[in-house]
Amino acid sequence: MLIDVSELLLDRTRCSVAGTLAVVGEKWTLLVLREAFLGVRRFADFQRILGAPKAVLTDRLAGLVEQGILRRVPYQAEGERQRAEYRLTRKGVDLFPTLVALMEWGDRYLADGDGPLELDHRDCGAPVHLALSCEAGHPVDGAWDVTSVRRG
Amino acid sequence: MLIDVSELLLDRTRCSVAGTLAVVGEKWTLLVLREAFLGVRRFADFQRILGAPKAVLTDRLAGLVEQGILRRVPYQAEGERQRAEYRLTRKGVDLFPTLVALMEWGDRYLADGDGPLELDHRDCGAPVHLALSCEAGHPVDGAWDVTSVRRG
DNA sequence: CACGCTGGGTTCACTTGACGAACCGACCGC
DNA sequence: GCGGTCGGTTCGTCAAGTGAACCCAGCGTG
Repeated sequence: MLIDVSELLLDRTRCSVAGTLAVVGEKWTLLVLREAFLGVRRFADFQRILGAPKAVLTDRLAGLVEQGILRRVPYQAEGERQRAEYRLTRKGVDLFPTLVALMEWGDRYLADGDGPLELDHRDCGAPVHLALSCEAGHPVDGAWDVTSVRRG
Repeated sequence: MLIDVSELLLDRTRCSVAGTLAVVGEKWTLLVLREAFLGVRRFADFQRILGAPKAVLTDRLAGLVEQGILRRVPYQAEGERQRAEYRLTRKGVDLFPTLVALMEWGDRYLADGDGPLELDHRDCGAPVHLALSCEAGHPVDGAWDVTSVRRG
C-alpha cells in the first residue's frame, strides 16, 4: 500500500475520493441519501426525520438533483395539490456501498458490533456485507493486502 | 429496501451512518485518511499535499488521535530533533472500505470509468473491488436486492 | 556562542456556512 | 372567503473554515 509520497503531488486534484466528497461531502448530504435509501421521498419527511434546517435541506436537495443523484418526480396525494418528490437515480443508487461502508464501521466501533439496522438479501434472507475481493476471486483482508498503482 | 417511514423516527439518533459521519465527516478528515492509506505520516507532508489550513489540520489530526483512528509515534530523522508521526490504528485501517467506496463511485461518475489509482491484490496482482455479498455467497447487485430490518 | 533553518504548532482577522425562527404563497377542502 | 399544509425564502446570529503572521524547540554551521 505504501507509495512514494512525492509521487502524490500531481494527482490530488483529480483524486476520486476528493471528487466524490466535493459532491456528497457537505453536512447533511449523506444523511439525506441514507433516508432516501430507506424510502423517504418528500421534503417534509426529510425535514422531520433529520431535523436539518429547511434552508440547508433545500440547498442539499437542489444540489443532489443538479448532480443527477436525485430526480424530482411530480406526485399528487389525494386531496392535495401537486408536489414534487425526490427519488434516487441510478447514479444515486450506486452510492449505496458508500453508505453501507460507513454503517458497517459505525456498527463495529460505535455500536459495539451490531447497529440498529441489518441488511438482508432480498432473495435468500441472509445478511449482506461489503467485502473487498480481487478479480481472481481471492478474499482480500483489509488495506494491507492491497497495493495502489497509478493509472495513465 | 423500503420500510415504513414512521418506523424511522426512533433510531436516527443511534444510526451508525450518522455516528461514523460525526467522527470522520468534517471537512478534510477523509482526505487526511486517504493520504494516511497512501503512506503519508508527517504533519508537513499532509499539509503540503492537501493544502489544508494548518489550524484545521492540527485539529483534524488531534481528533483522529483522540478517536483512536490514528496514533502518534515518535521518530527521529537524522540530523533533526525528535518529532511525532501519525499512523493508522486497526480502527483506522478498517475505514479502508469507506474510502474505496468513495473512490469507486468517483471513478465511475466523475472520471469516466477509471480514476488515477488502481488497487491491486498484493498476492496475485489482480485488481481489487468492493462488492456486496450475502452470507450465503450470492452476489448482491446494488441496493434493490437488499431489505433493511430493524435489530433489537 | 549567536545564527538561521525546519517542523509542528498557535493566534487572529476575515469570510463562509449552518442554525432556527419568522414569513410567504400556492393550492386544497370546507 | 378561511384556515391548514407543504415546500420554500429571508434574515439575524453563531460556529467553522481560511490564510497570513507569529512562535518555539532543537538541530547544524560559522
